[in-house]
This record gives sequence, C-alpha cells and structure tokens, in this order.
Amino acid sequence: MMIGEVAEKSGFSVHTLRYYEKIGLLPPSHRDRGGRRSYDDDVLRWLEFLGRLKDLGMPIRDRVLYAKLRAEGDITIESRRRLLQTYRDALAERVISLRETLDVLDAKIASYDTTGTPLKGPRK
Amino acid sequence: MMIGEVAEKSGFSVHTLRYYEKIGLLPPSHRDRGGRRSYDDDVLRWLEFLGRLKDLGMPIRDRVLYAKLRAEGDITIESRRRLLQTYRDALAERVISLRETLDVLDAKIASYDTTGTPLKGPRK
DNA sequence: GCTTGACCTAGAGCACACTCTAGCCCCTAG
DNA sequence: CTAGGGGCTAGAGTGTGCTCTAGGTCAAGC
Repeated sequence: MMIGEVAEKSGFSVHTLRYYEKIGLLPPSHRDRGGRRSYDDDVLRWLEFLGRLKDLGMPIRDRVLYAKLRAEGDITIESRRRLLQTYRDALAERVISLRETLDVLDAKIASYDTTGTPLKGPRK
Repeated sequence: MMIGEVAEKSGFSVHTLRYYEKIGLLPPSHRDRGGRRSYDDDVLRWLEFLGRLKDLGMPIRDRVLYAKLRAEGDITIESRRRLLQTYRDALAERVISLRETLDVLDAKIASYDTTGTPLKGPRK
C-alpha cells in the first residue's frame, strides 16, 4: 500500500501520516525502489488504535512515548500497561462527567422546549 | 466579588476570565469606583455551564455565539435550543465511542496483565 | 503617608497538532 | 516518449485557546 491508500483507509491525511512518522508515532516506513513509502495492513490497526488514544485525549507526546515503548519490544510491556492504565482511569472519570453533562443539556433543552424559557430558580 | 475570588471559585485563571470577557463569553463586568471588576454569584453558575460546554468539545466560537444569543434574551431561545441540541447529539455519540474505547483499553491492559504480551491474533 | 498586593489595559508570546508550500522525482498509461 | 498523478523533503504557516508581560493604578493596613 502506498501512503495515499493508507490515508484514505485510515482517515488521516497524507501530510499527517508523514508527520506521524517524523515524530515517531509510526515506525520508519519501508520504501520501494523509487523511495516511496510502502505499508502493510498492520499499519491500519495501529493507526486505529492511535486514533482512539488521540480521541480519549492522550496528548501527542504520550502517544509518541507509547509508540517508542512499543517499538522497544516486550521488555516495555509493564511501562505500557501503566501508561494505558493512567489514561484508562482518566477516561472512566471523563465518561462519567460527560454523561452528567448530557443530563444537564437534556434538562436545559427540555426547559427551553416546554416553557419557552429556562426554569425558574438557579440557572445552570 | 473581585476577579481573584471568581478565579479561585470557578477554576478559571484571572487571565482567562478577562480574556473571556474580551471575546464576549462573559458580559461586560460591573466596575467599582476604582475601575475593578465586580461580580455576583450568578457568574459562577454561568462559568460552570461554560466549562461543561468547553469540556464536551464545543469550540470557543460557538460558546461565544451561545453567550451572545443568551445576552439577547428570550427571543433567541429557539436558536439556543437548536445549538445545544446539536452538541447534545454529538456528545451522546461521543460518549458511546468513548465507552467503546474504554473497553478496548481494558482488553489491552488485561492482555498485558495475564499473558505478559498482547494477545496473538489481530493486534489492536 | 507609604508599602504591598490585587487589580487594570493592550498586546505579545506560546503549546499543540497539524497543514501547507516549494521545488523536486518517479512510474504508468496513452 | 511525454503528460499527469502521485510521491518525496525541508521547513514555513495556521488555528485554537489561552497565558504572560510591561507598565501602570488603586486601596487597605501598618
């Protein structure tokens, strides 16, 4: 697969993929004889996982750290587990907080719908 | 209340509060005779709600839009309801997706814990 | 009446995460 | 055998959302 196909399938732009390689989120690509990057399907699973880490709010430098640990092989598994655990716990709290926010929004929208004006009493 | 107290109670910095006023997220403050901003308790509820809008991913320009509509009074209630509804729906999907991510992380962490190495088969 | 700490403005600076440009090369189809 | 589409590099530029600086004012306690 060339980079354009990876971009299309992964949803990351070609520019972003090269940028990710430059900063170490993607391993140095294999090149064809023309010097062009050539990928196999694994990269799509890795990119999907990276997309999830990004989506849950892991900053790029920790994604890079995780990628580096991964590249170093099995001896780093414990570090990786700890890193993921930290973000997992933060995510669990975040999900709870967002569900609360969902309730707050629903209440506010309902108050707009039924009374045409926010409920009396403490405004949110 | 002066701005420092609002900062402390709301969790936004003094700089950020002045910035929020400048861009229209906060209404122009009342001033004491020394020219210093003076707030009443309402601002804390408003800031808490703004914090939620921020947290759910509403970009600042839409928060400003919402704030402007709010400042215009009841005639904008329908616009505000539509705006909130849009973000509510996006948030509902986001919560689902984040819960999925939570499962993915739990599975991965579990595989690190029990086998010392990611599960064989398709890697995530 | 002076020091100190919180406040003021305008505007510059910063971190993050891309995103794009310029100028180039290479492969394939017609 | 050439035109066009995609690829390449290094590095500059962008949008978002603050965050900080410089140079000042003001009020309350000692």
